[in-house]
Amino acid sequence: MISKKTKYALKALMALARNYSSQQPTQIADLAASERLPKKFLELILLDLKNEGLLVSKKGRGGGYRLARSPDLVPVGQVIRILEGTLSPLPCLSHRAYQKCEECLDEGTCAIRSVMKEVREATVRILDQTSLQNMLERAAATKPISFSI
Amino acid sequence: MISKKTKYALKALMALARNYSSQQPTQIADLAASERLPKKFLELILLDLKNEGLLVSKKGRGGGYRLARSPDLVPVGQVIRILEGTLSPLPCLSHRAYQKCEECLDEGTCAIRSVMKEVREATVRILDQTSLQNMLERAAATKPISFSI
DNA sequence: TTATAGACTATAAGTTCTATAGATTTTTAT
DNA sequence: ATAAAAATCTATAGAACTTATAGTCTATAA
Repeated sequence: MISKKTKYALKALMALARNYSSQQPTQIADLAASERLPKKFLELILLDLKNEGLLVSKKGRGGGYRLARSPDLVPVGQVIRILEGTLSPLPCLSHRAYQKCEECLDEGTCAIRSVMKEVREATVRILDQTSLQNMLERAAATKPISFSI
Repeated sequence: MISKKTKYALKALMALARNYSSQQPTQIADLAASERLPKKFLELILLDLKNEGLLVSKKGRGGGYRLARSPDLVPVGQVIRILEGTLSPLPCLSHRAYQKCEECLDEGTCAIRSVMKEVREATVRILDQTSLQNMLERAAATKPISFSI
Protein backbone atom coordinates (compact mmCIF):
# COMPACT_ATOMS: atom_id res chain seq x y z
CA MET A 1 0.00 0.00 0.00
CA ILE A 2 1.50 3.36 -0.99
CA SER A 3 1.43 6.17 1.56
CA LYS A 4 -0.67 9.32 1.35
CA LYS A 5 2.58 11.19 0.95
CA THR A 6 3.28 9.32 -2.29
CA LYS A 7 -0.25 9.85 -3.51
CA TYR A 8 0.00 13.57 -2.73
CA ALA A 9 3.29 13.72 -4.62
CA LEU A 10 1.73 12.15 -7.69
CA LYS A 11 -1.28 14.47 -7.54
CA ALA A 12 0.97 17.51 -7.29
CA LEU A 13 3.23 16.32 -10.08
CA MET A 14 0.27 15.70 -12.35
CA ALA A 15 -0.90 19.25 -11.73
CA LEU A 16 2.59 20.57 -12.48
CA ALA A 17 2.70 18.42 -15.60
CA ARG A 18 -0.52 20.04 -16.82
CA ASN A 19 1.08 23.45 -16.30
CA TYR A 20 4.41 22.45 -17.82
CA SER A 21 3.87 24.03 -21.24
CA SER A 22 3.06 27.42 -19.69
CA GLN A 23 6.66 27.82 -18.48
CA GLN A 24 5.18 29.53 -15.42
CA PRO A 25 5.91 28.29 -11.88
CA THR A 26 3.01 27.16 -9.71
CA GLN A 27 2.87 28.14 -6.06
CA ILE A 28 2.52 25.64 -3.25
CA ALA A 29 -0.63 27.33 -2.00
CA ASP A 30 -2.30 27.01 -5.41
CA LEU A 31 -1.27 23.39 -5.77
CA ALA A 32 -2.55 22.60 -2.30
CA ALA A 33 -5.86 24.30 -3.02
CA SER A 34 -6.48 22.86 -6.47
CA GLU A 35 -5.48 19.31 -5.49
CA ARG A 36 -7.00 19.54 -1.98
CA LEU A 37 -3.76 18.64 -0.23
CA PRO A 38 -2.52 19.81 3.19
CA LYS A 39 -0.26 22.77 2.39
CA LYS A 40 2.49 22.39 4.96
CA PHE A 41 2.77 18.67 4.31
CA LEU A 42 2.92 19.35 0.60
CA GLU A 43 5.83 21.75 1.18
CA LEU A 44 7.94 18.91 2.53
CA ILE A 45 7.00 16.65 -0.34
CA LEU A 46 7.84 19.21 -3.00
CA LEU A 47 11.15 19.97 -1.32
CA ASP A 48 11.96 16.29 -1.40
CA LEU A 49 11.09 16.06 -5.09
CA LYS A 50 13.20 19.13 -5.76
CA ASN A 51 16.19 17.69 -3.91
CA GLU A 52 15.87 14.57 -6.03
CA GLY A 53 15.99 16.64 -9.17
CA LEU A 54 12.40 16.26 -10.34
CA LEU A 55 11.41 19.86 -9.67
CA VAL A 56 12.98 23.28 -9.92
CA SER A 57 11.89 26.12 -7.67
CA LYS A 58 12.04 29.87 -7.60
CA LYS A 59 11.73 31.96 -4.46
CA GLY A 60 10.08 35.33 -4.04
CA ARG A 61 7.27 37.05 -5.91
CA GLY A 62 6.29 35.18 -9.03
CA GLY A 63 8.07 32.12 -7.72
CA GLY A 64 6.89 28.57 -7.26
CA TYR A 65 7.62 25.10 -8.57
CA ARG A 66 8.04 23.69 -12.06
CA LEU A 67 8.89 20.26 -13.43
CA ALA A 68 12.61 20.00 -14.12
CA ARG A 69 11.92 18.08 -17.32
CA SER A 70 9.15 17.21 -19.70
CA PRO A 71 6.31 15.10 -18.23
CA ASP A 72 7.03 12.27 -20.64
CA LEU A 73 10.51 11.94 -19.14
CA VAL A 74 9.26 11.40 -15.59
CA PRO A 75 8.37 7.76 -14.88
CA VAL A 76 5.89 7.14 -12.09
CA GLY A 77 8.28 4.51 -10.75
CA GLN A 78 10.91 7.12 -10.05
CA VAL A 79 8.45 9.21 -8.07
CA ILE A 80 7.38 6.28 -5.95
CA ARG A 81 10.99 5.25 -5.34
CA ILE A 82 11.74 8.72 -4.03
CA LEU A 83 8.80 8.77 -1.65
CA GLU A 84 8.66 5.13 -0.59
CA GLY A 85 12.39 4.43 -0.72
CA THR A 86 11.91 1.44 -3.02
CA LEU A 87 9.46 -0.36 -5.28
CA SER A 88 10.48 -3.70 -3.85
CA PRO A 89 8.12 -5.79 -1.70
CA LEU A 90 11.09 -7.18 0.27
CA PRO A 91 14.17 -5.38 1.60
CA CYS A 92 16.40 -8.18 0.27
CA LEU A 93 15.19 -7.44 -3.29
CA SER A 94 15.81 -3.72 -3.35
CA HIS A 95 18.75 -2.22 -5.21
CA ARG A 96 18.44 1.24 -3.64
CA ALA A 97 17.56 0.09 -0.14
CA TYR A 98 18.92 -3.44 0.12
CA GLN A 99 18.77 -5.07 3.53
CA LYS A 100 19.34 -8.68 4.42
CA CYS A 101 16.52 -10.54 6.18
CA GLU A 102 18.03 -11.51 9.54
CA GLU A 103 16.08 -14.73 9.86
CA CYS A 104 16.92 -15.84 6.32
CA LEU A 105 19.63 -18.49 6.03
CA ASP A 106 20.08 -18.43 2.26
CA GLU A 107 18.78 -15.74 -0.06
CA GLY A 108 19.59 -17.83 -3.09
CA THR A 109 17.12 -20.54 -2.18
CA CYS A 110 14.45 -18.40 -0.48
CA ALA A 111 11.17 -19.13 -2.27
CA ILE A 112 9.47 -16.09 -0.78
CA ARG A 113 12.17 -13.95 -2.28
CA SER A 114 11.82 -15.74 -5.62
CA VAL A 115 8.07 -15.11 -5.86
CA MET A 116 8.35 -11.54 -4.66
CA LYS A 117 11.04 -10.95 -7.25
CA GLU A 118 8.44 -11.66 -9.92
CA VAL A 119 6.10 -9.20 -8.26
CA ARG A 120 8.78 -6.56 -8.15
CA GLU A 121 9.66 -7.10 -11.79
CA ALA A 122 6.05 -6.84 -12.91
CA THR A 123 5.58 -3.70 -10.81
CA VAL A 124 8.75 -2.07 -12.12
CA ARG A 125 7.76 -2.90 -15.68
CA ILE A 126 4.47 -1.07 -15.30
CA LEU A 127 5.62 1.88 -13.24
CA ASP A 128 8.79 2.66 -15.13
CA GLN A 129 7.01 2.51 -18.47
CA THR A 130 4.33 4.92 -17.33
CA SER A 131 5.25 8.62 -17.34
CA LEU A 132 3.43 11.62 -15.94
CA GLN A 133 2.51 12.38 -19.54
CA ASN A 134 0.95 8.90 -19.92
CA MET A 135 -1.03 9.55 -16.76
CA LEU A 136 -2.39 12.84 -18.13
CA GLU A 137 -3.46 11.05 -21.29
CA ARG A 138 -5.22 8.37 -19.27
CA ALA A 139 -7.11 10.96 -17.29
CA ALA A 140 -8.19 12.69 -20.51
CA ALA A 141 -9.24 9.40 -22.09
CA THR A 142 -11.43 8.39 -19.16
CA LYS A 143 -13.05 11.80 -18.77
CA PRO A 144 -15.26 12.18 -21.87
CA ILE A 145 -18.14 14.06 -20.25
CA SER A 146 -16.15 17.27 -19.78
CA PHE A 147 -15.76 17.48 -23.55
CA SER A 148 -19.00 16.06 -24.88
CA ILE A 149 -21.31 18.80 -23.58
CA MET B 1 6.88 -3.63 1.27
CA ILE B 2 5.41 -6.62 3.10
CA SER B 3 5.73 -6.72 6.89
CA LYS B 4 7.89 -9.09 8.88
CA LYS B 5 4.66 -10.58 10.15
CA THR B 6 3.70 -11.61 6.64
CA LYS B 7 7.16 -12.96 5.93
CA TYR B 8 7.08 -14.96 9.18
CA ALA B 9 3.68 -16.34 8.23
CA LEU B 10 4.97 -17.51 4.86
CA LYS B 11 8.04 -19.10 6.43
CA ALA B 12 5.91 -20.95 8.96
CA LEU B 13 3.43 -22.07 6.32
CA MET B 14 6.22 -23.38 4.11
CA ALA B 15 7.53 -25.43 7.02
CA LEU B 16 4.04 -26.78 7.70
CA ALA B 17 3.65 -27.53 4.00
CA ARG B 18 6.82 -29.61 4.11
CA ASN B 19 5.35 -31.56 7.04
CA TYR B 20 1.90 -31.86 5.50
CA SER B 21 2.27 -35.44 4.26
CA SER B 22 3.28 -36.69 7.72
CA GLN B 23 -0.23 -35.99 9.07
CA GLN B 24 1.50 -35.00 12.33
CA PRO B 25 0.97 -31.56 13.91
CA THR B 26 3.98 -29.30 14.40
CA GLN B 27 4.39 -27.36 17.62
CA ILE B 28 4.86 -23.60 17.73
CA ALA B 29 8.14 -23.96 19.59
CA ASP B 30 9.55 -26.27 16.92
CA LEU B 31 8.40 -24.00 14.12
CA ALA B 32 9.90 -20.97 15.84
CA ALA B 33 13.20 -22.77 16.35
CA SER B 34 13.53 -24.29 12.88
CA GLU B 35 12.52 -21.11 11.06
CA ARG B 36 14.26 -18.76 13.53
CA LEU B 37 11.14 -16.76 14.30
CA PRO B 38 10.18 -15.05 17.59
CA LYS B 39 7.98 -17.61 19.33
CA LYS B 40 5.40 -15.40 21.02
CA PHE B 41 4.95 -13.31 17.91
CA LEU B 42 4.57 -16.45 15.84
CA GLU B 43 1.79 -17.61 18.20
CA LEU B 44 -0.32 -14.61 17.21
CA ILE B 45 0.36 -15.15 13.54
CA LEU B 46 -0.59 -18.83 13.62
CA LEU B 47 -3.74 -18.05 15.55
CA ASP B 48 -4.68 -15.54 12.89
CA LEU B 49 -4.07 -18.07 10.12
CA LYS B 50 -6.12 -20.61 12.02
CA ASN B 51 -9.04 -18.20 12.46
CA GLU B 52 -8.95 -17.58 8.72
CA GLY B 53 -9.22 -21.28 8.07
CA LEU B 54 -5.72 -21.94 6.73
CA LEU B 55 -4.60 -23.99 9.72
CA VAL B 56 -6.09 -26.50 12.13
CA SER B 57 -4.79 -26.87 15.66
CA LYS B 58 -4.82 -29.40 18.43
CA LYS B 59 -4.20 -28.60 22.07
CA GLY B 60 -2.43 -30.67 24.67
CA ARG B 61 0.30 -33.28 24.44
CA GLY B 62 1.01 -34.29 20.86
CA GLY B 63 -0.79 -31.16 19.69
CA GLY B 64 0.31 -28.39 17.36
CA TYR B 65 -0.59 -26.91 14.00
CA ARG B 66 -1.28 -28.46 10.59
CA LEU B 67 -2.32 -27.05 7.25
CA ALA B 68 -6.10 -27.25 6.86
CA ARG B 69 -5.68 -28.25 3.20
CA SER B 70 -3.10 -29.46 0.75
CA PRO B 71 -0.23 -27.01 0.06
CA ASP B 72 -1.19 -26.78 -3.60
CA LEU B 73 -4.57 -25.38 -2.56
CA VAL B 74 -3.09 -22.47 -0.60
CA PRO B 75 -2.25 -19.47 -2.81
CA VAL B 76 0.39 -17.09 -1.50
CA GLY B 77 -1.98 -14.25 -2.33
CA GLN B 78 -4.48 -15.47 0.23
CA VAL B 79 -1.83 -15.57 2.93
CA ILE B 80 -0.71 -12.02 2.21
CA ARG B 81 -4.30 -10.76 2.11
CA ILE B 82 -4.86 -12.21 5.59
CA LEU B 83 -1.77 -10.61 7.06
CA GLU B 84 -1.67 -7.33 5.15
CA GLY B 85 -5.41 -6.84 4.81
CA THR B 86 -5.18 -6.44 1.04
CA LEU B 87 -2.93 -6.90 -1.99
CA SER B 88 -3.94 -3.53 -3.35
CA PRO B 89 -1.51 -0.60 -3.53
CA LEU B 90 -4.37 1.86 -2.98
CA PRO B 91 -7.31 1.68 -0.56
CA CYS B 92 -9.70 2.71 -3.34
CA LEU B 93 -8.70 -0.40 -5.34
CA SER B 94 -9.23 -3.01 -2.66
CA HIS B 95 -12.25 -5.29 -2.67
CA ARG B 96 -11.74 -6.56 0.88
CA ALA B 97 -10.64 -3.28 2.42
CA TYR B 98 -12.07 -0.60 0.16
CA GLN B 99 -11.74 2.98 1.33
CA LYS B 100 -12.37 6.14 -0.64
CA CYS B 101 -9.48 8.59 -0.97
CA GLU B 102 -10.79 11.74 0.75
CA GLU B 103 -8.93 14.16 -1.48
CA CYS B 104 -10.04 12.38 -4.66
CA LEU B 105 -12.85 14.07 -6.59
CA ASP B 106 -13.53 11.32 -9.10
CA GLU B 107 -12.32 7.75 -8.86
CA GLY B 108 -13.39 7.03 -12.40
CA THR B 109 -10.94 9.52 -13.90
CA CYS B 110 -8.10 9.18 -11.36
CA ALA B 111 -4.97 8.31 -13.34
CA ILE B 112 -3.08 7.23 -10.25
CA ARG B 113 -5.82 4.72 -9.55
CA SER B 114 -5.75 3.56 -13.14
CA VAL B 115 -2.00 2.85 -13.13
CA MET B 116 -2.10 1.25 -9.71
CA LYS B 117 -4.94 -0.95 -10.89
CA GLU B 118 -2.54 -2.45 -13.42
CA VAL B 119 -0.01 -3.03 -10.66
CA ARG B 120 -2.61 -4.71 -8.49
CA GLU B 121 -3.75 -6.93 -11.33
CA ALA B 122 -0.21 -8.02 -12.15
CA THR B 123 0.48 -8.69 -8.48
CA VAL B 124 -2.71 -10.67 -7.99
CA ARG B 125 -2.01 -12.69 -11.10
CA ILE B 126 1.36 -13.79 -9.74
CA LEU B 127 0.44 -14.30 -6.11
CA ASP B 128 -2.84 -16.12 -6.65
CA GLN B 129 -1.29 -18.47 -9.16
CA THR B 130 1.53 -19.40 -6.83
CA SER B 131 0.71 -21.92 -4.10
CA LEU B 132 2.70 -23.05 -1.09
CA GLN B 133 3.40 -26.21 -3.09
CA ASN B 134 4.83 -24.13 -5.96
CA MET B 135 7.05 -22.36 -3.45
CA LEU B 136 8.39 -25.66 -2.11
CA GLU B 137 9.21 -26.73 -5.64
CA ARG B 138 11.01 -23.47 -6.31
CA ALA B 139 13.11 -23.88 -3.20
CA ALA B 140 14.02 -27.44 -4.22
CA ALA B 141 14.87 -26.34 -7.77
CA THR B 142 17.25 -23.62 -6.62
CA LYS B 143 18.97 -25.76 -3.99
CA PRO B 144 20.93 -28.35 -6.03
CA ILE B 145 23.98 -28.64 -3.74
CA SER B 146 22.11 -30.45 -0.97
CA PHE B 147 21.43 -33.31 -3.36
CA SER B 148 24.55 -33.44 -5.51
CA ILE B 149 26.94 -34.54 -2.75
C1' DT C 1 13.00 47.96 1.36
C1' DT C 2 9.10 45.52 1.72
C1' DA C 3 6.20 41.85 0.46
C1' DT C 4 6.36 37.29 -1.35
C1' DA C 5 7.36 32.60 -1.62
C1' DG C 6 10.26 28.73 -0.93
C1' DA C 7 13.75 26.41 2.65
C1' DC C 8 14.65 24.65 6.88
C1' DT C 9 14.08 22.87 11.64
C1' DA C 10 11.48 21.28 15.23
C1' DT C 11 7.79 19.10 17.16
C1' DA C 12 3.87 16.15 18.02
C1' DA C 13 -0.27 13.31 17.74
C1' DG C 14 -1.73 9.07 15.93
C1' DT C 15 -1.11 4.66 14.09
C1' DT C 16 1.12 0.48 12.97
C1' DC C 17 4.68 -2.84 13.73
C1' DT C 18 7.10 -5.96 16.47
C1' DA C 19 7.30 -8.28 20.25
C1' DT C 20 6.79 -10.14 25.23
C1' DA C 21 4.26 -11.62 29.56
C1' DG C 22 1.05 -14.03 31.98
C1' DA C 23 -3.13 -16.34 32.82
C1' DT C 24 -6.50 -19.70 30.85
C1' DT C 25 -8.32 -23.68 28.49
C1' DT C 26 -8.11 -28.01 26.26
C1' DT C 27 -6.18 -32.45 25.66
C1' DT C 28 -3.41 -36.48 26.52
C1' DA C 29 -0.93 -39.72 29.28
C1' DT C 30 -0.21 -41.71 33.64
C1' DA D 1 -8.21 -38.06 38.97
C1' DT D 2 -4.30 -35.50 38.03
C1' DA D 3 -0.26 -33.68 36.03
C1' DA D 4 1.96 -32.17 32.01
C1' DA D 5 1.74 -30.26 27.51
C1' DA D 6 0.38 -27.13 24.19
C1' DA D 7 -2.65 -23.91 22.16
C1' DT D 8 -5.64 -19.65 23.34
C1' DC D 9 -6.54 -15.26 24.93
C1' DT D 10 -5.73 -10.66 26.83
C1' DA D 11 -2.91 -7.09 27.96
C1' DT D 12 0.89 -4.31 27.42
C1' DA D 13 4.72 -1.67 25.60
C1' DG D 14 8.65 0.15 23.01
C1' DA D 15 10.00 1.53 18.45
C1' DA D 16 9.22 3.14 14.13
C1' DC D 17 6.61 5.36 10.76
C1' DT D 18 2.95 8.37 9.09
C1' DT D 19 0.78 12.57 8.82
C1' DA D 20 0.73 16.48 9.74
C1' DT D 21 1.56 21.76 11.86
C1' DA D 22 4.33 25.88 13.53
C1' DG D 23 7.74 29.05 13.28
C1' DT D 24 11.90 30.97 11.62
C1' DC D 25 15.18 31.81 7.89
C1' DT D 26 16.62 33.01 3.13
C1' DA D 27 16.22 34.47 -1.55
C1' DT D 28 13.84 37.24 -4.99
C1' DA D 29 11.23 40.77 -7.29
C1' DA D 30 8.68 44.95 -7.54
